[in-house]
Amino acid sequence: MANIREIARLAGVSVSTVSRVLNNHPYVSGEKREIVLKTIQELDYSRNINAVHLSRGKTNMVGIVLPTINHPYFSNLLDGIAEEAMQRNIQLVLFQTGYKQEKELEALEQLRGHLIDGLIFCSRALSFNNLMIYKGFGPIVLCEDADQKEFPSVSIKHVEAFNLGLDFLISKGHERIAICLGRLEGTNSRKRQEAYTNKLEMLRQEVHSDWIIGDCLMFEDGKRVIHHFENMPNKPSAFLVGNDQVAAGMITEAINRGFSIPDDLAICSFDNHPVSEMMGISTIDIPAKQLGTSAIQAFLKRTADPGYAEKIVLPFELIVRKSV
Amino acid sequence: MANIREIARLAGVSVSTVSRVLNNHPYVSGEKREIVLKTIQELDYSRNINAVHLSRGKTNMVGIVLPTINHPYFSNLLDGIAEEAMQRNIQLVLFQTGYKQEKELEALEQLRGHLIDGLIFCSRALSFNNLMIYKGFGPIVLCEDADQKEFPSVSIKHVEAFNLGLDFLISKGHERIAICLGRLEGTNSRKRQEAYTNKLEMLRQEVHSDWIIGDCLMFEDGKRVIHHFENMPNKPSAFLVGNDQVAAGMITEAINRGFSIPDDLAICSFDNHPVSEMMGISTIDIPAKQLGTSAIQAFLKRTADPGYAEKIVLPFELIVRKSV
DNA sequence: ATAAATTGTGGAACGCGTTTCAGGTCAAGA
DNA sequence: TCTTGACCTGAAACGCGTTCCACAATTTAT
Repeated sequence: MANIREIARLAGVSVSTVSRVLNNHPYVSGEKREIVLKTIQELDYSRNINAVHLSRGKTNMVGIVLPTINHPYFSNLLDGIAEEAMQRNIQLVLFQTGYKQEKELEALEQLRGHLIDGLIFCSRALSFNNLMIYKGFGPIVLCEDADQKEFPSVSIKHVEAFNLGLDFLISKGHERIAICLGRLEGTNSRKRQEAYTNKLEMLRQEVHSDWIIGDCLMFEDGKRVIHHFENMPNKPSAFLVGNDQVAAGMITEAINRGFSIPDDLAICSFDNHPVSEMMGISTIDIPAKQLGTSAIQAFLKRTADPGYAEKIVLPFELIVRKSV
Repeated sequence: MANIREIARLAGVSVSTVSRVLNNHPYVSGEKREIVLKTIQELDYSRNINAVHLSRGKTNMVGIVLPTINHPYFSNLLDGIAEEAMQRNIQLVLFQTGYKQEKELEALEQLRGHLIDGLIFCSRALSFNNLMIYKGFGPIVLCEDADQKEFPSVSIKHVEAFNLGLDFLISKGHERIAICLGRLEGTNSRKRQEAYTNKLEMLRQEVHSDWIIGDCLMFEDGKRVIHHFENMPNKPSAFLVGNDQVAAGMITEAINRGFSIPDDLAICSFDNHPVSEMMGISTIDIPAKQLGTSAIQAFLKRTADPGYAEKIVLPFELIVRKSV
């Protein structure tokens, strides 16, 4: 396969002239431009993009770090990212890490090695200090509500949203409230647990450790929660659930086991996934796709201004349905 | 930021020696290896991955072409691809094309330009002839059941699966059957429409053109179908639906409008998404994640053997629930 | 003792495209 | 008429890492 030097040789021009034609630069005569284009076509020439990236020092590629694609929040977020990226001719390199820190570090190493121009962390297991090490290697955008001023971020106020859910359940007369979260380990998860503990204390309610359930990501996890619920000595009367899929699993299994929603068990969740409308679930609408769009915009702003570190916070909204 | 020449100069060795150390090659003395590693650490050196890709002539990156992420079949497929890729240290470059042919061509141009080592088409709008033009530029895997022997493919027999759905509805006494598809344009869609038309003719049933509904991808589309159904002069008694989300939307809206499932309207769909269990939908289980895994394996086989063009066909299974 | 193989190292070509700098010609402005 | 700017083109440096080939020393096998 031909390279630029061969094209130049056969067209009888210099490598610079060929490069000018390839890049639509001015100051190339019409005659020379045509003969170069003709030669390119005849040899079916296509330039090596690795060489272009190397010599330009930029790739127009952005890395996306997420734990899993197969989760409605992440697939919505990725959808927003991907659509905005397509509009801006940005290519996406996917890093599905499963929250493995060494995989997240690999993504950061790719940023350091100039394969990608920036990174968007949809969620992360790596510590903030680890991220700080890589701050100078290119724009890093965090899709999280964290107390930090080093990186631009896009998020909703998860703790406030969580409190809204708790307050809504309380306003409906529930005081014995359990929670289901995707994970118990992250900064945000710990904050939610704190918020939950604080609210129960306000209600003078005992905090039951078995009313804080982790590892709830999908529908099947929701079913498992109901098995757990059945065997609780002290049963809650309501659940605040991390996402609609889990809530739907819980409702499906609860009904199968003769419980009545919301009489025996009220359920409020997050996302406003279509399944929540299907199942009549009260939910807090999280604009994940719009978060994704904003993440790409934040990446571009940071690229233009390395000091840019705005925290973009999008609103959320409670949607009341039958499950509470 | 330092480059390999500077590392070599400061370590007092040649560029070759530094490269041997970076790549863990033999034939470097212990003494020289240590001084190179020390210099690398002192200067916080990291090599430019574009240069590595350029000089090696391979990137270990695979492009994934899909119309949208936010569709259960595609997100499941991508999940399978991503997990297998992570296992094999393959990086994924995402091309969310929205079925725009120019976007699909961009992905093929990236293959031709050596940015990626191969391409996996989850679905496509481009013609087969267009793909053939790019055949020699690297492995291309198709996630489709097409009559072709040029590219390896992974698929299920969609037309057989479709016929299974139709036969199931017929076995339950339905003859007035309508269909909902994601698209009406693709090769596979046309084959399904043909299969549908043939089956209705066997039943001596008239084919109503308004019983073939396209553009059904998500839950909202399903709701729209029910509006359409209400206004049909000749109503079908059953629907075979392209995916569970659409079916769920239909069921939700049908019940809201006072119809009874399956008495007034029987619904059978595809995928075996959790929502189908939630809603009690009879569905044909499509192993999308496994298709994804097989797609990466096919890519690797084709890389090793450019003549490899096996058609991998995975099984499907009817799961009977209440909606029929 | 000699030949062959292994070990160790460096120079420079190779992978390929962009950009800078220099030189020449022609046109426009002062 | 002279100066400056625009236009056109090419050589070579630059972006950066891998690999091949050559040479020398040491070890192993005959």
